[in-house]
Amino acid sequence: MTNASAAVPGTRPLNFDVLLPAPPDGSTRARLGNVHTPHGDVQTPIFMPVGTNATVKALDPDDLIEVGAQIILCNTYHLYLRPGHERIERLGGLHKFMAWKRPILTDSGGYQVVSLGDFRSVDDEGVTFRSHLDGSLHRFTPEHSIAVQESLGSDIAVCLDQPVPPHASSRRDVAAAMVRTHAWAERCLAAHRRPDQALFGIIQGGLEPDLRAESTRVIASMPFDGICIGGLAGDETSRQRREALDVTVPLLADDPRPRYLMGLGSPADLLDAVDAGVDMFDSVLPARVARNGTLWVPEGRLNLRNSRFLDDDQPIQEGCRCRACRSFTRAYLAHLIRADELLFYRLATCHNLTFLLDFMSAIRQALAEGRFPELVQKQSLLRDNSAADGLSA
RNA sequence: GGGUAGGUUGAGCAGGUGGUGAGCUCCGCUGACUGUAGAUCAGCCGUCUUCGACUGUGGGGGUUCGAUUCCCUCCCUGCCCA
Repeated sequence: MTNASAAVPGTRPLNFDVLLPAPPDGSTRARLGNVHTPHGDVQTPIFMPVGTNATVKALDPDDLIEVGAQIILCNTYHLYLRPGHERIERLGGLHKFMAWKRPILTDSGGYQVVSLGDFRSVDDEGVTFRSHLDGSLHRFTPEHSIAVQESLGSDIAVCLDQPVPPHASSRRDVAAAMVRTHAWAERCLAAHRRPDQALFGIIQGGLEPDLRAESTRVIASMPFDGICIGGLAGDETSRQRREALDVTVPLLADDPRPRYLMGLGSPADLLDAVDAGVDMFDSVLPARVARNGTLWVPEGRLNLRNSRFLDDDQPIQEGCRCRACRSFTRAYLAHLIRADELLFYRLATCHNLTFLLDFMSAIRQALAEGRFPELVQKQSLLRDNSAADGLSA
């Protein structure tokens, strides 16, 4: 049960080794793993920074390597619109285009089904949407999404799905979106050609336990290389999210494939989801909040826009290895953000990504040493005492 | 010295030629952000007992039921002329 390469022999572009399965005592479902991709290995649990437009905003590939990124996510919808997937293919594929040599996972464009709001409509065939750039009309079908992702040449593609915001949706809508997602999953599998690219299926089902379970069984029954857990990281509470995960993961207990919770990004959320048995994550959160002035530290968060930092000559976080903390003070960063200086975005993004990736690294270390449950306990105490969401490990 | 245009809440403005000027943009303060239409957005930004009330249009005086507006005077600023 620990080796997907045995379960899916030879032909797949991606193998997942469970290096250390969840302990049988049930203290946690967290596990340690290793994803092999054409562009290198990824140790799980892992967080993937998001590089929507073939760039993690404000960083270059050297910065990304320095912060410890092993794999990044790029966005099919955005790259299809601009500069165009055919162009990227002509120019040698996404890795070459953006000079990133490590693995890339592409999103399918499914998320834009919800995030684009008024600009789209969904039917059984696919999604029709208006470009946020020029208002032009476009259509994504499952087949088309796969074709675009194959052009881009990512290591891991994901199925087109229909997420729904948990709280804004009736059970009926959730069920309909789930059924559609399942049908699209079949079509994505059938359309997928590229032998050097993995394909992940996506579970939906909202917060309804029976629908979640049904979706898990359906998606898990298909020969995907990995299982995405979709439709979370939205407006649900952390308790509701955990309940959804506790429905999903046990049904995958004997499944050797990686589990990827789409869209989750705060340290506390990741810790809880790892505990629930999730292997992979992505989110814009660390980079976005950084650009907007919020920096994560072990004690919680700092809003660098606050005037109290103007004379603070400490680094953001004592002992942090990131380039912001190595060289600069809080006062300097507080100055940069007020002056609208571009360097702020790079330094702030470096810090938050370093913080989160080091946090994940500490989680893996704790797992390897059998101290993960203690880590969860310690952090939940810390959280109760300080309402902190920047956690250290 | 003469002429002229002005003086509005930290800054810059709008408006207002007899009947409730707290309106905008900066700056400032605080918060939000989770498969990126986000280097973005929201709230606050004269005072107070804040679902409301009060104060405020350079100073002083006058006319008037009522003045930011009309009159007188002084101060300050820009420009032009001496």
